[in-house]
Amino acid sequence: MTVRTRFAPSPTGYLHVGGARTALFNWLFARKHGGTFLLRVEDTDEARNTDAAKQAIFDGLLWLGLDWDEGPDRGGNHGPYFQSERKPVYDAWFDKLVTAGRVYQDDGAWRFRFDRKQMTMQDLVCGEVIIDYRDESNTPDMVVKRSDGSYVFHFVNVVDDLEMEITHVIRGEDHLMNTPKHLQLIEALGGSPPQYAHLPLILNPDGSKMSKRDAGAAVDDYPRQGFLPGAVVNFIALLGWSPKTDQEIFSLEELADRFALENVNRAPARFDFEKCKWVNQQHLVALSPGDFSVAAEPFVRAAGLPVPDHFTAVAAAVKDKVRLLEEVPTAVDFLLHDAFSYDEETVTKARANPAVNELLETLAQQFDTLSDWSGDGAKAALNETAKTASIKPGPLMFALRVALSGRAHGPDLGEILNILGQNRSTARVRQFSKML
RNA sequence: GACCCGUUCGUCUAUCGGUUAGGACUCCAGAUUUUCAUUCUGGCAAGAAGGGUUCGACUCCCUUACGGGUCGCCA
Repeated sequence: MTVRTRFAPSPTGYLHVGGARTALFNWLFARKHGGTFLLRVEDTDEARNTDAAKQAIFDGLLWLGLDWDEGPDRGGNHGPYFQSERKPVYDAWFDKLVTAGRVYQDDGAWRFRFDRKQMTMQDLVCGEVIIDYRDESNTPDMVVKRSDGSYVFHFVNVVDDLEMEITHVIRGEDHLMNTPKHLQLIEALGGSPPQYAHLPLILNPDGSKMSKRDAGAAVDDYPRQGFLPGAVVNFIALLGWSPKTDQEIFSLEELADRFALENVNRAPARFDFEKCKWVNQQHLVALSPGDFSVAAEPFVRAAGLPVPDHFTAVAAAVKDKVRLLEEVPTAVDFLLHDAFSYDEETVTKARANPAVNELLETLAQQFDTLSDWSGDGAKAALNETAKTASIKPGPLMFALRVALSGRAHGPDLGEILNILGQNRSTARVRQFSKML
């Protein structure tokens, strides 16, 4: 049996991290077992569907790297993949229910008559779950076809899973109580049920339900802030699933390799944005300087900063220091143009030592005389200058950093000197000397 | 309210009947460093409560509490 999983979003809003994780687990499970992952759009609610939402979901999945084997823009033998285009299919299956005498009319709508018995299901995550359908007050017969002739979610969802030969339904825990309904429908339709796995939901840091406007909820916010798709996927995979090792940083391929539904937790997990950023940092560190540069460039351009030929070197100087790509522009602006600003507090701190202040012009002159400029050479000149004046090189180093960057922290001083070059470095030292 | 799922450091988790209950994020301290950061080392911090079962329970059972989910002609 070939594994076939699906992600079936309804295009009524943006892709939510919860939905993204559901899609991810379906994708991972399919990849792990050499199966097929398909995307089906449940657009039966015409009033709430929008093209923008549909596009946002596609874009979000693609950005995360969760490509589908069958579905919109990709085709397949089980289409169409938009429920709005499948009316004839549903009509045919609905007739089976009528023929079998399992539906009856009520106010113009058609209700499905449940078999009044105890329902037992084997959930791949929750284990055995028993729900008693003998109690009619708790489980009233459900509407499957509305009075306007359209079909409700439960019906189309089940029919499509049958038609598309879905073997494993991996979905949010909010569907757990729907499962016996689906099982009954499948039974009445004469189909064989897929295996189910219900994922616990993702909660806010305070334990409340995560909704659209909560931080971290919308997937399209992540690329804007400078998260790498691999990092987001890595982080949400660890929310409710454990690889059973101490390793925390994984590529999509590694995740697919290790994924197992048995290792999905039963308890809902809270979303920790701090850790999500840490994971992103780990992925940024793992990038090559070239790849990091390519990823960072759009953020620098968006900030209105110039992008020179040697931008890769500039980006590399801060690669291991940022957690989000959106931090890059402010981290490198002094390396890209002369119009950067000096941090007042830091300047005051740098001015504290008069002996150092007096040496700045001397240092500039030393820089002038260097015939073969390099960060190391410049540092050596600084050490010489300090030694001659009988002061420690440390404070002078700090003053130099402030003169060059306007702030107290940043990349290695040698790297800064290399990137800035002799003329710019010397000019900044001189300018800073005059500021004092 | 009824029904279902759950409950290990603040958070994500490992351990699945016998462990000093392990790792990671955060936080704190120390080291390194030209300052900050990074990095490294160390530290703080947990089995919801009460009953069983057992030689022995975080691990199994029951009860309570708490959290989440579901009870639509939404999906």
